[in-house]
Amino acid sequence: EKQQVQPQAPTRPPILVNPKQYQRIMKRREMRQKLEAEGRLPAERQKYLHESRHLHALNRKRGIDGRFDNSKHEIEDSAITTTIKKEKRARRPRYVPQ
Amino acid sequence: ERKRKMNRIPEEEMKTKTRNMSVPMARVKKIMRIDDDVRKFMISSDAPIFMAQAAEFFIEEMTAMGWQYVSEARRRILQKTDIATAVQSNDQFDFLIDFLPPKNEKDQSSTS
Amino acid sequence: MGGMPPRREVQVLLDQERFLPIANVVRIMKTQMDPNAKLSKDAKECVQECVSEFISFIASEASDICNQMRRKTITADDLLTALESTGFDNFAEPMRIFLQKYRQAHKITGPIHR
DNA sequence: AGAGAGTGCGGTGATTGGCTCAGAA
DNA sequence: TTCTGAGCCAATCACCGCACTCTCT
Repeated sequence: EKQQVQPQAPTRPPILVNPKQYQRIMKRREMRQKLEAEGRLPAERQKYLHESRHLHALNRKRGIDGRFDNSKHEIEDSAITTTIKKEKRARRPRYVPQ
Repeated sequence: ERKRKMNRIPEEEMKTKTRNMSVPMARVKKIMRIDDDVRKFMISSDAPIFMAQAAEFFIEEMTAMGWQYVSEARRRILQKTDIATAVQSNDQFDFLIDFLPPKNEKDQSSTS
Repeated sequence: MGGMPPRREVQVLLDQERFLPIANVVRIMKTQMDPNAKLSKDAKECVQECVSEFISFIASEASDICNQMRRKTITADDLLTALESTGFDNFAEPMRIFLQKYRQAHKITGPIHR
């Protein structure tokens, strides 16, 4: 009733799969191997998707707690004000398990 | 259950379903067209909508099945192992065989 | 200066081409969980990859159905048939209702713009 | 005629990392 | 107990949806 599928790693025993899916599984495997042979499949995941968004995240204003800043934009005033702001933002009450 | 969920959707919402889809149809279509066999055909305009909805159901199904193991173990974090266990427990997910680590639970009894 | 720049590796698939946006996937996943529960990065990415294979898997089956019917366009009905023939019977029923409602909403009245 | 691929144009939500402690181990 | 790793915040910009033209049957 169930169909045997050879696993991709040849050292493991065959696996029994849903017979309704067997043919499609093999065809998809074939397709993926073809893609891999063409070098179209990346080996690993990217650290981030877009360079511009990565840089944007790095340049954004952050609170002391590491979050992206909540306050409106602050003027760059060098003379009169030291950093009065940037106090630790009140954390939202976290879920406390019983 | 899911059937009921579909019947509850008002017709007015169905007209605007396109923009209300929880996954972008353009992306769904792109993914479909990665497969060369699929690329040989044209894709009708209702196919991506259909597929986007099916994909949403699929995500819900996988997650719900994985969640029960989290719930039973009284954990708070859904992990990959929970998804893997769920996938192994239902032969609908057999097609994912190459995408999950072979979860070695006890012995795999073999029958021909 | 010469010839064209030897083909860049612009032919390799980027993650944003082969996967659905992770935030969308996570949003859907959280609907099936306790609101206070958490989600490991591994689980997110795993489901993200699995749903992409699901899409390709069903689409591939549908393309075969289409080929047998000597038709040139993959329709939602082909996808529905593909769901049934690959054992997703529980998906097929609600999806048929979805399709019916969608088509009915688009036939009776003209486009509703906003 | 009708249906889908291709293109371009706004409008917008997904992407994104440092700090903290929830919680897996 | 130890100490890894997930949630939290929201501004930019890549991409989604839509309108349009062109091709094909």
